[in-house]
Amino acid sequence: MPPLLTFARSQDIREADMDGMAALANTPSPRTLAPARSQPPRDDSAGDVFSRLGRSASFSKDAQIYGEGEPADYFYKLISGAVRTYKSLTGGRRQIDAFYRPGDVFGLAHGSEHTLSADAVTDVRVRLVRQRTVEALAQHDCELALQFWTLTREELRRSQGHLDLLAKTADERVASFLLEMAARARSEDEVQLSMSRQDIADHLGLTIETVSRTFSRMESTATIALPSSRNIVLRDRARLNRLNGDAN
Amino acid sequence: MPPLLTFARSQDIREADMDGMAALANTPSPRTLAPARSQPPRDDSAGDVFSRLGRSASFSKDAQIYGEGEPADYFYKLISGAVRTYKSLTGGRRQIDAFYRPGDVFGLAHGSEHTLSADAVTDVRVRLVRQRTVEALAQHDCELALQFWTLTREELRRSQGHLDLLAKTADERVASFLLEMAARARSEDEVQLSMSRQDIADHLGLTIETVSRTFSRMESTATIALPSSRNIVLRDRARLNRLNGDAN
DNA sequence: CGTGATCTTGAGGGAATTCAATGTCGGTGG
DNA sequence: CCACCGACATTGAATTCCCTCAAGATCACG
Repeated sequence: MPPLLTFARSQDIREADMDGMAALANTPSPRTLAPARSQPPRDDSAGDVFSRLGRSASFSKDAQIYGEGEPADYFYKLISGAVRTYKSLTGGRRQIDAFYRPGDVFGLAHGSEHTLSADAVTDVRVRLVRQRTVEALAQHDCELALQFWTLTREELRRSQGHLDLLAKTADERVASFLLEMAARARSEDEVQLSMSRQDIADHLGLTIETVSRTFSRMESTATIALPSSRNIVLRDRARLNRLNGDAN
Repeated sequence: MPPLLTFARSQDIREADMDGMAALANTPSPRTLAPARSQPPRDDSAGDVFSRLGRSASFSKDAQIYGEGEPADYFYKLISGAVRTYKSLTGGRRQIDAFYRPGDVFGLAHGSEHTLSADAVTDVRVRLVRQRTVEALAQHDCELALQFWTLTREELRRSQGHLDLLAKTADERVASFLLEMAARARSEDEVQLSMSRQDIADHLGLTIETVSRTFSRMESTATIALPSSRNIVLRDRARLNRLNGDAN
């Protein structure tokens, strides 16, 4: 069951303190057509904390943002790009817990030490605030405490959803993945994948070959279309939903 | 991959408002010998909320405490017995997210609707408080907000830990499970399982047969002993740790 | 256009599931 | 007390789904 990971990790991390704060902080670059799926209001005042007190940092593709076991000092809000959090397993295997998109906050689970690693799927810009700062402020700012509690609850729900996913068959996992990615994208049925097949495989607990084969099979049954390997069109949502568990 | 679930659900739920509050609220009945493993201080003042504002309820073995899709009104604190939370999948399959023991708080992930079901593994006593009450109080009681935030973070870490588990082989999963159960018990190397093989299987994403076979194999290699099917003795922690991922 | 990285496709094998019995334990009534 | 029963657990044999190994195909980039 163990997929291998073969990753070149470019280590150049550029940091830029206190630049372009409010301006970019919450602009997920509205793109093309299609009415946006109900997105939660990402612009709560927890975002404010990142703008007011945070600093910015940039990471280039495949650079590590933090690693397991390191002291966990910060909460992160993703401004642009994509991030994956994961745990390294024995034998070079890797379990990717989540992919994050602009507007998402990550690193919420961590106590004094990181239990996960995070790195940049693409070039990335984040804003970060010290956990201690937030915790200290939250002692007297209930609003803030509630916001972070809420963010953490959402993250917990997401994590639990992912658990169910790993109890499913390969087809079901891939279907779930596609539907989730589509739900997060603005475009109705077109999904732009920022991550590799290896990333997807490590997220779904499958091998790269199984993911690829499943995509191919779905294409041959007209469930999806694959204009290019990282561009997927959902052609038969009904079937995907059925696979996903909307009553079999 | 789909294990079937065959469960008789006795539906008699006895509720008892406002009885035996403080007395039982935080007494995990200290048992036998052996120095307790470092237990987190379960007696934080979030527990107070359950004592002060909550009410009690009892559920008999296999009774449902709440179900997916129902409105989520309460947070729960387990007083006695054991609880499992799970998601039902297609084909009668089930993914158990967690088992809870006395002192644990559960139901933290839920927003307006339950995303998981919970039911009683054994006869159970809980205290419950309205989510709305806690949320309302937390608006002006930062202490409280922080405590629930912290509880939620711990739950998130646990959930993420479970994710890794599901990426492992059957042997590794069972080893992880045993070590976790042992860590939560007071006794050093003796584990009393309150749940069935089916529960364990659904927790680990395996079938009942695979769990059973794995136990048997571990017994034959003197890794564990099985005085009875629900009573397991860890005889070779080193080996279990190795399986679990302490460097293979 | 070569060269490497990524993705796809094929063939074979292995780990866990499925199907099917058998074994064990706790309770209940003869 | 012991035979019987049902629920739960174990064990065995066959199958299946996914992984592993191994080639190709495609794409990006110099």
